[in-house]
Amino acid sequence: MTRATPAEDACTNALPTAALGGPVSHAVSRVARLHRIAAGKVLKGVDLYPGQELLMMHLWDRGAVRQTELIRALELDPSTVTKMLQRLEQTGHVRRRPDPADRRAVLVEATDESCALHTAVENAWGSLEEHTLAGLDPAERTELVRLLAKVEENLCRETEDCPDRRGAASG
Amino acid sequence: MTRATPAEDACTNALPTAALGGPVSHAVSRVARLHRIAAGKVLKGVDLYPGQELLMMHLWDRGAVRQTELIRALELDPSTVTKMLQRLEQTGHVRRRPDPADRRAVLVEATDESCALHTAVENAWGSLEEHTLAGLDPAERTELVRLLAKVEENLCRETEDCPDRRGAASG
DNA sequence: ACCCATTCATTGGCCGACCAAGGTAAAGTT
DNA sequence: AACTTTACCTTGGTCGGCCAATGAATGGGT
Repeated sequence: MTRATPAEDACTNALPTAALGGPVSHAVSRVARLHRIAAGKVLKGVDLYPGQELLMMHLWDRGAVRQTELIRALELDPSTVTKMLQRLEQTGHVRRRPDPADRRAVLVEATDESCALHTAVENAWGSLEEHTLAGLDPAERTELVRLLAKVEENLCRETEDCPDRRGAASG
Repeated sequence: MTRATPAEDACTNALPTAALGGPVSHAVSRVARLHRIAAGKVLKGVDLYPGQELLMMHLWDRGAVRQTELIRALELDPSTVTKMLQRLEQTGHVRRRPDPADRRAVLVEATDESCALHTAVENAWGSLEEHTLAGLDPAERTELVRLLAKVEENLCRETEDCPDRRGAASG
């Protein structure tokens, strides 16, 4: 009866093999899922689905950009971005127009109405962050960020999904 | 030139607002996504999609169970599990039969062929975990697990998605 | 000028995951 | 026994994500 991690204990008090064989992997999945749900709730008030807010934030930051830049910034699949934009366009958050300088490219920008959400979204993210980190003191927060960055580095490396990795890693 | 976190620096060397307003939230999304991709690659060899392996592991652990137990153990939406099982059934990893003791319930179990994958999947998870944690010393790993558990607790609490939360939390 | 490789974006198909709504069967109430 | 609530699962729809394949325009090489 080691009463190990609280989360598993709550359910069946028998740790799934998954948790034994890969505690961090397991934790990452679970945290990500819960975080996504929490984000969904917070974003419901601003008529956005989780994931879309990052795209909008980038637009609010940088104005009219072409899709490629969004793909690179968000590190998503092109098709994902296309579909997100189609939906965001339909909900009126985004406008697309052909790039006059390059006839195969498309320029994307946030609509004026969407800019009204800007503050709300940032507040939402702020409270989400605070909620996520409740009970962690500053040192713990810093450490968590540092460790997550390291993990991201690891996953990024072999995944080879980060296109432009010049060895800037250091402690 | 502060050369802050390596990951952002690689892309545009301008931190998105999202990273400023919620560094951990941002990191969690990114790590989760990369982790999922990595899992997908590792699982490709065993004919499973990321997410399915957890379900299978539970089945291998516990034998024939009813769907409700899977839902509780994996903490997923019922409909999600239903659809996963339909696909797993079609690919021959899983078998379903009505529960004789309860005519609305269904018993699920892993097929014999799927059991051949058992070891492969655990190895896959092991290597995924190792890949994720490469370069972190034991103390860092422990700390990461601890912090993630704390975050999970936080997110779990308000999300109220963990059904059976008796306060078993402690260091 | 021509051809070929690259880049930009889209489509279609798939999976995990959610919610909402529905149908059936088992428990609980009166 | 009849009624109501609860539990179990399914269906249909939506979104974020991926991959593979496609079409259109740009750009480099010869």
